[in-house]
Amino acid sequence: MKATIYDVAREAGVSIATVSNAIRGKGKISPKKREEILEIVERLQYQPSMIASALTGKRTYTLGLLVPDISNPFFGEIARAVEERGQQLGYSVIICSTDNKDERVERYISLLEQKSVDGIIIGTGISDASLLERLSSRSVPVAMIARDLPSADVHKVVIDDYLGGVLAARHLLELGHRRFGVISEKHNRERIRGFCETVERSGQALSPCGIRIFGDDDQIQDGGRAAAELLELEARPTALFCCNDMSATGALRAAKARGLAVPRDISIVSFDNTILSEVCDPPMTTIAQPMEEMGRLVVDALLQELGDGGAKQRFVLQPELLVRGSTAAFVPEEQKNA
Amino acid sequence: MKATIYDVAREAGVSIATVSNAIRGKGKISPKKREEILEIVERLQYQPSMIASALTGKRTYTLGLLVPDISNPFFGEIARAVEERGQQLGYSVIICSTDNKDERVERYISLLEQKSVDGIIIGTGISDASLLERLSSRSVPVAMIARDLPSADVHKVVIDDYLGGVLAARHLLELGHRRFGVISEKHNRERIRGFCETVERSGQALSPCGIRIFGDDDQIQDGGRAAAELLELEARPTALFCCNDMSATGALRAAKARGLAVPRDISIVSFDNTILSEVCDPPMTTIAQPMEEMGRLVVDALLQELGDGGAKQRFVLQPELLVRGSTAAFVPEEQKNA
DNA sequence: ATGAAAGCGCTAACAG
DNA sequence: CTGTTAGCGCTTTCAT
Repeated sequence: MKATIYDVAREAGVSIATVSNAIRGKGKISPKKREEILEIVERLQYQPSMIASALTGKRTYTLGLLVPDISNPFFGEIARAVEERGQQLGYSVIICSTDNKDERVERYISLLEQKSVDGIIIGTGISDASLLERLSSRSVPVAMIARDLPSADVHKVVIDDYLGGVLAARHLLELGHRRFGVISEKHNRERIRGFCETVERSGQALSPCGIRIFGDDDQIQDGGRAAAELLELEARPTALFCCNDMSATGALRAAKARGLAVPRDISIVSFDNTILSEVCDPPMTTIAQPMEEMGRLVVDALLQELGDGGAKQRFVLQPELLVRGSTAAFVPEEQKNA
Repeated sequence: MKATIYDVAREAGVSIATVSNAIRGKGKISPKKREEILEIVERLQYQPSMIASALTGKRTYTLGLLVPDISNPFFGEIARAVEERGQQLGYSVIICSTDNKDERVERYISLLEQKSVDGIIIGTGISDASLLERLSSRSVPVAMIARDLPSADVHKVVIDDYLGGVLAARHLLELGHRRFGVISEKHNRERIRGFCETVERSGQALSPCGIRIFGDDDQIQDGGRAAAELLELEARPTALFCCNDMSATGALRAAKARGLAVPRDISIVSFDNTILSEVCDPPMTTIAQPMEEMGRLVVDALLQELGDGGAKQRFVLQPELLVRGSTAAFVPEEQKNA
């Protein structure tokens, strides 16, 4: 059996209260007794039971993290960042892959509540807004990362999606592109808006000649399909803006399959800057999200709430354009053979 | 405050024991009372506290999963599989990214013990064998996945690494290749052995003209560097065998950087079949690991031990050759222009 | 400076 | 069938 605080107390000839204090450096104990106790703790390999101390009303030092899929590189990196910061602060994190299914979200949240986690971080889609309401009215602090839900009064860490779209559009416009295609998941409206408004405002470009929205089952495939459609257009786009790396790799493949060279015949800008944008060929020009910082911030916001219970914060981080090999200056067909 | 079992009992005019029984369908209760109680549970939104029930000596229904890095696609997929199976069986999983550092392994294990997890799944490297010994002598059941450590007497789920090497070699030999390069992490000796022995045994091929072993910091970069070295050899290999997808993408890039076309000038076989092997160009021929099945099996083995405490099992799964675009028949230089 | 005792919320005998 | 009673291992007043 594992040693308990009683074993230590008996061995040391003191009360359990004293042992507890000695270990946690609380209260006042004579340095000598303290030494003795610590030594016995060591010898008995005593490790306080966190579940017992949690029951006493303290924290569980555990956080729940909801994401669509932990095996999706973007969320894998988010998870890593969250885990890292949690670790530093003494918290562990339970992963919950929801597949963006409300039913799974609900089940996981209920589970996390029963486990009395100290906080829940939501990085997954929630179509039923009332679900989140019910949740935030509960006892567990909640924070959202990478996804926004305006109606929810919780801490949020997001990037400026609109700006991300703007950055992508500007880059492409500067390269001389004038005909664009947009490929996006349905929940990335802001990225699209930023992109389209910038294009329109430039005055010199046609508004995107095609926008394709897809679901979230197989993003690579959906992105490829969407790209294939756009590339069949009579006046086909010379540049594509994809709302994430997954769909962009699909689009990249589709372009190649159609015999188009990237970036020679068509430029592609993706979003996220996960490892996927790095390994594809050409490496993808992308709008990078600061995933590490995002992870750190949600954890901090969440844990801070435990302390002061203060107002909900909303962090909006800046995405950055990362130019790699999938974009190039537009060259009219006529001039290509020159 | 959240409702407790006492609130329900009071409201229902019964004892807490009856409530407990009613909820868990244990003992004998009159159907009528049972109904009543369940109704009140519903109304009060009562959710049993898992930490309280855990303290009573029951399980915590929580598992710990140690991997080098959750943001590495391979481990992301393993984690997803473990999570999935855990979920089905009522368990949640805590992620622990170790970066393959013994110090982090130790810290995480200690933490998991304090949290009284019901089991620990190890999918990370452990250089200090005694660490694992100490661990398995503890109270917590342990299982290993994707990594083997012969000295450890715990459940294991691995693939036949040797066979994986054999499969890769056979494929390449059949394609007519005779000069090979091998790129591997240091802990993948079996894959290398399978590959090399098959090559040698074929009689018709030179033994691998170069083997490069690298660390585990930046696998893409290391893989690229290793490949670059091999490709500079005077009699350079016409085919490369990389021990995982990460290093293979690095090798792929290095080959291209050197002006070599894949698979025209050089073939590459990778290992794992993560999303990386799918998105690179050309898509990578790879030795696929059944990650989902592996995840399912470790969880099952671990939880079964909780029941019978029986003998340690060792599952060895079969890897499979997945031919994609990075391998092609060897064609001598002379004939290429034909 | 230290100890006694009262819970935290629940499960598991054991009585009735 | 249902209630009483002991803990589980720890933290926290409140005395001493």
